[in-house]
Amino acid sequence: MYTIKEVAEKMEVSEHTLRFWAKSGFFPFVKRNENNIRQFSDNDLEWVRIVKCLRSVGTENKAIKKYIDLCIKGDSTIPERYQIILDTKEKALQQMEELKQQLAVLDYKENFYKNLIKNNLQDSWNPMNKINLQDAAV
Amino acid sequence: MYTIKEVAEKMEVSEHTLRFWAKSGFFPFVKRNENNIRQFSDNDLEWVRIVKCLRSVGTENKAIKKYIDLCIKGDSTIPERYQIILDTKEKALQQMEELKQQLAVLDYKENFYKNLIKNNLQDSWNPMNKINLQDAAV
DNA sequence: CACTTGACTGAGAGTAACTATCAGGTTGTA
DNA sequence: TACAACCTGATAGTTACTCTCAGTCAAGTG
Repeated sequence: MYTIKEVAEKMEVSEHTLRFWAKSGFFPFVKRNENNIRQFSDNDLEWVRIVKCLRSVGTENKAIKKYIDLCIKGDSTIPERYQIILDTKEKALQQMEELKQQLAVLDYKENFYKNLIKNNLQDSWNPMNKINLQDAAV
Repeated sequence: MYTIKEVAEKMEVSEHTLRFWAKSGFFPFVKRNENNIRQFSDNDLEWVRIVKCLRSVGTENKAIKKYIDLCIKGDSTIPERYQIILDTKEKALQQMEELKQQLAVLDYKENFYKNLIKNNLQDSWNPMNKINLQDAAV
């Protein structure tokens, strides 16, 4: 059993966000002790894990709530939940592609600047060294 | 030369967002025609491209503005800009790692549900088929 | 010439998902 | 008795849009 602080550390989510998510109904099975303190079980951590996963792939909280509600509803919703996971995976793969593309842009820029710097150092004695430097290049 | 609409289509950024970015000072060199209509040059598209890139990697608009201002300032800021690109790349690579991890979670879930579905179908005649189904599994 | 289209402007409200701050309350331990 | 760690509710702030209204201007078409 874990306190909210321990969960925050373990799962790398702020306490604040965990409470926010709890309030949003994302952790319906977290028990409280006699002092009303949340006691996360290992199974509850799984819920945190999947919520964190869905969020980090950009799933809206509304949609997460729907998924959570399907989980609560029980086994009859398994095919639907399976489909959500597949769709989410698809989305994540697209994000991967997008990220790769943007990394290519950054690689290009890196080289661009690298060359500018190299030429500038080599030719700094040369009044013509500005010849390759576009003015106001991004 | 491109109108804002053409840029929006070409770069897959909404017109609204382009105007928002323009207002934020991200495209300082876009010319206007005699009717005050923005005319994006190919070089301006480069600015759109880098802004889009930085944004999609989570760079804040404030930080983007700083980068843009460095560009405007001219060649003396090249090393600083180079460093920003390197840092941004680092950030993007971290995001890549995070995404990979979350994809692993999703893969796990996919298999989890796949098995549930398979077993459920196979054993649906069997009153014991619930034995492997945790109640309220995420 | 009216009309539509596409561009522009500014102001202002709405949105998501936190994030932070305040204020106040309980409990267990040093 | 002070403190740390948990709780609550309310409220405000943040970011980066996103949307809506309201009004202007210029070019092209029937």
